[in-house]
Amino acid sequence: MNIGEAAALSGVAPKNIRYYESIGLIGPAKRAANGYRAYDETDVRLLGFVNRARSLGFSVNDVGGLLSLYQDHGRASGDVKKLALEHIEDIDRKVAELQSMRRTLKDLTDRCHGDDRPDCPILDDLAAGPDDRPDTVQAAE
Amino acid sequence: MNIGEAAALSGVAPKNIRYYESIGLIGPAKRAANGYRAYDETDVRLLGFVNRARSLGFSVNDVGGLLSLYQDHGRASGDVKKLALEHIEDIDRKVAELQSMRRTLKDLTDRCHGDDRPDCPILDDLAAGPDDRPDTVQAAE
DNA sequence: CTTGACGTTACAGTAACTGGAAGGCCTATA
DNA sequence: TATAGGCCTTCCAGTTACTGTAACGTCAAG
Repeated sequence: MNIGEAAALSGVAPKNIRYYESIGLIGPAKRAANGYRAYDETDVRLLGFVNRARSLGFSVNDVGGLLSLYQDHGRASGDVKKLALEHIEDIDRKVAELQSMRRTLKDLTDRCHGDDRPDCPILDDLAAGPDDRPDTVQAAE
Repeated sequence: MNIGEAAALSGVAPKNIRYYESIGLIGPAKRAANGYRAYDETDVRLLGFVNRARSLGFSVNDVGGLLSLYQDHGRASGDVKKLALEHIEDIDRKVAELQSMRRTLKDLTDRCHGDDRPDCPILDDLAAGPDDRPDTVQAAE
């Protein structure tokens, strides 16, 4: 099958399939007589693997590691689990950071009346930094 | 003061100050006789503003918008609040996405014994997709 | 007078694509 | 048979927000 069909079946856009090939994440595709890339079900399965791993937030680099483990039938499941657990920790760090930003922004927007008047505690805080407003309620969680 | 001191006071690295200047986020700095960039307290305050906005996750583009509002004394606080609220929604979307990834990964790692044996439900799932394992428990929240 | 810290510019590289140009191939229809 | 369209090819540029490096100028201290 051509790249378009492989893309539709695997969920990876043609452009990205070529990109993954160009960076060596997946091997070079076989070619039909006309020079078009030719894929079979095995290739589609592999592309689907890449797609699912990427959508779980694994970096392209990580996916490379997962692919070698996937293709190595003697691999230890502990290696895979380790990668996945590290990735969970990454996610937890990102979530914590985002939630911290969110708390600050929520606090700021709650204190901003948000009408036509120019007074705006959001800008005031950004200009001065929270340290310059010691009267602010720093609610504990 | 030189760029190094302005950097230390504002929390923005010298390299990033030059970068922000190069993309026009901040205006070109005055120059001392020797060609060095020269900053005063007003500049430092502005850099600090940029720094705090960036650390709250506003894009450089957003910061540009906030800066114009900051420097426009007739602006409406509603404009600022709108930007901030949109940003909170962005954050909420990102957190939801990350938490969805985390749930899937946690489910996978819980089912992976993670020892020297090659069997690994993580790789199996990535290879086949969750749809091919209809016996999996899809816990409600 | 040299050393080291600091400053300057300019260019390349990062992650992971995305868009676009310019052209080749394939099939169907008028 | 001509042509229209849709898919395929390669290659290059742009995106975001920096970061690294090179090659150079300047300044203060010992």
